[in-house]
Amino acid sequence: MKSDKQPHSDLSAYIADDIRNAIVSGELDVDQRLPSETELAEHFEVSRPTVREALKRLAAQSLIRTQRGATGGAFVRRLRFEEAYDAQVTTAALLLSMNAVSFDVACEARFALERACAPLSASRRTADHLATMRAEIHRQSQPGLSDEAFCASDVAFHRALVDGAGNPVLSFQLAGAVEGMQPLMNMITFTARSRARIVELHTVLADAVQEHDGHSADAQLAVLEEYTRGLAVDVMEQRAKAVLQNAK
Amino acid sequence: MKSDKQPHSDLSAYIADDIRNAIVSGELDVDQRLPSETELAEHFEVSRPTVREALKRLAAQSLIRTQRGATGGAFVRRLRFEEAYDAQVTTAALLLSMNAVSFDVACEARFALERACAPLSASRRTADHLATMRAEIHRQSQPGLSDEAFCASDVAFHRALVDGAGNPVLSFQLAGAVEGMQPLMNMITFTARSRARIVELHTVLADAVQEHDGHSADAQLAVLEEYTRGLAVDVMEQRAKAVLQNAK
DNA sequence: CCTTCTTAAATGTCAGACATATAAAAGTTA
DNA sequence: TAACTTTTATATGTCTGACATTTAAGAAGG
Repeated sequence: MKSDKQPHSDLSAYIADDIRNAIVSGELDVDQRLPSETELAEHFEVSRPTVREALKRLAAQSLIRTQRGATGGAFVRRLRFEEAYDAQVTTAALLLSMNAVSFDVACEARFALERACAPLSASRRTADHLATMRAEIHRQSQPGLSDEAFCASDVAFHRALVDGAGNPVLSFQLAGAVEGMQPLMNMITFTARSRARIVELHTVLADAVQEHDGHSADAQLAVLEEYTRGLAVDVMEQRAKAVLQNAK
Repeated sequence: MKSDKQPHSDLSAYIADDIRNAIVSGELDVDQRLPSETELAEHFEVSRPTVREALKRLAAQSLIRTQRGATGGAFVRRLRFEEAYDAQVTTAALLLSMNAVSFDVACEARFALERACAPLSASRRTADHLATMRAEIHRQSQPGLSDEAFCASDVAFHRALVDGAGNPVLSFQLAGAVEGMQPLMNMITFTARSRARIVELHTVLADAVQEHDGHSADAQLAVLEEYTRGLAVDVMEQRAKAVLQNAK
């Protein structure tokens, strides 16, 4: 942490950057306590509110946690995979919704990455992962399910598949690709026939994973990708028709 | 944006959550202006500094930007892929460094994901991507290169490969897996012989991409993964030996 | 020795003020 | 009228000082 001269605007951003660098570079260890707000204010020659704004920035990135009381203060926080999941999913969803990413592009990325996990998952999945997949398949075949609930179950199914690889780094990366895409998937309306088809594909996929057949699992995902894209195309066409109808 | 009752601590976190939900749910559109700090303070029945802390949290997550002056204020920000890259890389690097992830696990995830991109890149890469890969290979064969510079070039090479797939979602996801792993890669010391081997593998990989041979590219990445893991094992053994030596 | 009270240190919150940037409105001049 | 200048209003950026609240550690008392 050093206090160089800087442009006299957005002091809190500058200070946050400075402390962030110290954390990322390892200059500050996990659970290490930062100086108190008053001390930081003196060090950076700013007021306490400005320091606080900087600290809130870091807190928003899960880089620090704060504790009140006598021995309190701001501490470098150990970033855990579970917490990073959420941020990952939110970021991915926002990226997709704010950047006019086509369904095809998102779908391609998602299935490409998921297929990378499939062989690993097929060889390492526990009984637990398989049970989760079966349970979600069962849920998906229930008749009264809303489209959103069907999508959520779909995500849970695929997440179990990914988690089956037993690699937390993979699971983390895939969180964005699979769960972040859910809002896009929610635009699809699933007919009884398409649901039946998806359940069928999921079942074959689960069978492949059960038999530790990575190659087959990969192939099934390819089929599922194609089918999903087809569904999206249908939705788009129907929507285009509706627009034409309204224009008359 | 609604102001329910909440536990009377960390007001700024609560307010930030509230506004974040409004943005993520699409209730607030891109480039839409938020109420002024004073208005938000009145709405949430808190003071302006508290509102500001909340806004700084959102700014740290690139959800808003602020503008000074008469028509200024806080505006919902369009999250772009390029900006999300950085956060992704930082997060991934922190996750790896703070969670005792083994080199093997990180390496497996990275190459699994990269291999998912290889076929797409082989079929779609532009001349530009290929030229970047060749240029980085050339740099890697320069004798005076430091280990860090060699690693950086390695990352640039692989990034060009990933970008060749022409899918921004894939590139974004891979940023974490490839670039976020750089600190781990930097721990490896590259001998002249291992550098020569890597350059050789990179060359064959580039050849495969040039010939639009996705299958061969995938296979080369598998070879590269195995070789990289071997290098890491060597480093670990040498380090273990050094520790033993010091213990005597 | 255990319990209770006090105290100090830290974050959380507030109020009011001033500084500064910026665009629009008002005024001025050729 | 048109172009330039000045004023003004509104917003964020920052500072000062204060009080509230939480918490652990020390002091006091049984």
